[in-house]
Amino acid sequence: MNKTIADIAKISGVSKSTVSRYLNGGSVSEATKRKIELSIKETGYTPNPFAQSLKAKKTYFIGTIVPRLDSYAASHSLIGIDEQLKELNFQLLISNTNQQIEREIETIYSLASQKVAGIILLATQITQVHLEAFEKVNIPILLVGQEHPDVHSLIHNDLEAGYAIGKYVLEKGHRKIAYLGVTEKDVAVGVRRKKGFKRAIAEAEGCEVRYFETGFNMFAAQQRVTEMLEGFQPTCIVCATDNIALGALRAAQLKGLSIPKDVSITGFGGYDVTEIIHPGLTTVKLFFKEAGKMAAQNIVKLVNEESVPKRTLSKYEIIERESVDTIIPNDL
Amino acid sequence: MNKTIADIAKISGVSKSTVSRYLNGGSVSEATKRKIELSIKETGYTPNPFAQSLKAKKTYFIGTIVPRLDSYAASHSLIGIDEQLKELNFQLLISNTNQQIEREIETIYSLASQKVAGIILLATQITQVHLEAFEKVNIPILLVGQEHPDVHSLIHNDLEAGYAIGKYVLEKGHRKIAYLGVTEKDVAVGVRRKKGFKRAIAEAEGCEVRYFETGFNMFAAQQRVTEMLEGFQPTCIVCATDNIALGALRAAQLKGLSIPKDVSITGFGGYDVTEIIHPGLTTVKLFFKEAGKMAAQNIVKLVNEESVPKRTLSKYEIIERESVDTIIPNDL
DNA sequence: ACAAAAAATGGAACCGGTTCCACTAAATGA
DNA sequence: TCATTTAGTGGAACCGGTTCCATTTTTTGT
Repeated sequence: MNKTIADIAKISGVSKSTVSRYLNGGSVSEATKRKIELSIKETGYTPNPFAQSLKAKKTYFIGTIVPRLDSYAASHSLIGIDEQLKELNFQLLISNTNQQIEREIETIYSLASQKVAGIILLATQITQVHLEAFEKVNIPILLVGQEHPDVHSLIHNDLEAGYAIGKYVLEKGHRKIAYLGVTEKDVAVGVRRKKGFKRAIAEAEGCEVRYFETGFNMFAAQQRVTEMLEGFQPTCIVCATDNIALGALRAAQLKGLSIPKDVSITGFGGYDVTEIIHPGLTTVKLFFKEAGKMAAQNIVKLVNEESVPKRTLSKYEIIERESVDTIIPNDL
Repeated sequence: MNKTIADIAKISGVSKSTVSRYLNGGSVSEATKRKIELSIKETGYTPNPFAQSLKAKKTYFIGTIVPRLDSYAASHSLIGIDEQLKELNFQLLISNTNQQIEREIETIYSLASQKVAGIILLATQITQVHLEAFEKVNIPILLVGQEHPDVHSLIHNDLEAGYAIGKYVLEKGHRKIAYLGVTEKDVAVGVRRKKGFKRAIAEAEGCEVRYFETGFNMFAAQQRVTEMLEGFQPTCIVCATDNIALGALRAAQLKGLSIPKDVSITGFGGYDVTEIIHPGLTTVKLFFKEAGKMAAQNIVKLVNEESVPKRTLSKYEIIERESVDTIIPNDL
């Protein structure tokens, strides 16, 4: 059924090595070139990639480990990675861990045994076990979304972005603010965004800011905000992700509050749905697809043993919509 | 660096064939088993999958072609496929075509040349060129979401689901209805859902139903509904997808209409965001993840040359939320 | 205790490519 | 024109597994 290089050789009346040379740009006379070209067209021959990889001892697979597939961040990062890898003639291999951190480790080893050329890890947290795995597999690794001094990484500028959204709500006159964050195990989202925000707050005066923690899930966030509103009525709720903001929005609306009149809400991420809901959500847009492209470029460079900065930063942008109101200070 | 089966053989003091037999469950004495086991543990040896596939002339890759990665339907189908394939010891290879239909064809050939064992196609439309490609590559193919008499397929029960949502809004008393559909090139969404809906309408009396067409994008839908509302004020808008419904919702809200008091809206899909928005969207839930699992089972059966029904149906369920009001007929 | 059957093992070929090396034919230079 | 490059080509080994076959070792039955 499927032709091999030997078949092509026989049909063209030359040797295997000549066909191989033709395929890989070695020196072949015009006449033989034409003969080989013809037989390849006729038979629809394509080289067996396993035989190629076996000999070459390298592959053009880049494994990407994602905690989940059904998130805006993951899918858009993947889109960017995929697009760029195609351009660089690499093939993306996606592995979903379903948010189970043990499966992240398993997957690293399993990708290694599949001989991927490099691994991109859309990370949530980096543990000692991760570092061990990185060490053992001895394959280029790129972290996306988290960073660690021992590993190459590409991160969103969470610190600055957190600072920016803090500045933004302060400028809008808010002084009584609730910050809805996540676990500090997640350094990027849980620590750095909050740290940036706090830095902005520290530069203002007379602020009453309370910090709350919730999960990444919007229903959990809705629940958390409902509870919170019992004891604390901020003029603004700053959320560490868009999903949390969506939950907060629903909690406030169900409580009969009008957004942004009664309470302002901001998100973090820039998911499409933040634009379509009513009111539109003011949020910090992160450029996941672009980050994915950069990640792909970096991992390929690492595979090719070119130099890559230990840490690459991806940009952000504040998108102003309707969910934040301007507060007129009392003393005016 | 990376050990081969020959290394293990040497370390254990046996031949390659014995090690291979140990690995694949041939007859090996207890004593040699232990020796080999030990050397494998020591070296951390894993067989080279390329050498294996080369000899075996088959792989454990299942290629899945998706039109886009950033859709609820695609990602949840993929989650199901991935989960089930892992269980069956197959590896998922995802290919994103970015909604370009030519790239679908290219991808079929490219997956074939990568020697995948089977292909799952999350299809939007099946053209003659598709059928040609299926024919040529000579690999088991499974269509998901669309069907064609020549190919195995797994579809959502769009016809019945369309009928069900039609019945549902009729029971709620609606008689002046707008149906927001998509191109008929998409047989499942564009034709079958509408057909089912029409069948329900045909069974009722005194209906004024108008049919509109839009794209899959929520912004396009928003635009379309805004225009529509100029000339037609239905009591209910039935949308062929949740995204369209989201667009309709926003269009109506921006027009100052209250949902569901002034106009009811239904969706199709059961995306998570339909639950979190306000008002919650009444919609037909499709079980993408479960469908994905079934798809994985079916393609593996096809790969193993077991028999599979030409057409498998996935289920649906109407989720009642707040976006549909009950109309009290005038003559009461 | 010995023949026959069963289990265990090693050697060699093979999967489908790539690459090194040797050799021939053509091109170049003096 | 003859020696010397250079381009073009085929043969054989190799990548790391699996499998067939022949041979040796062990087990079984009598």
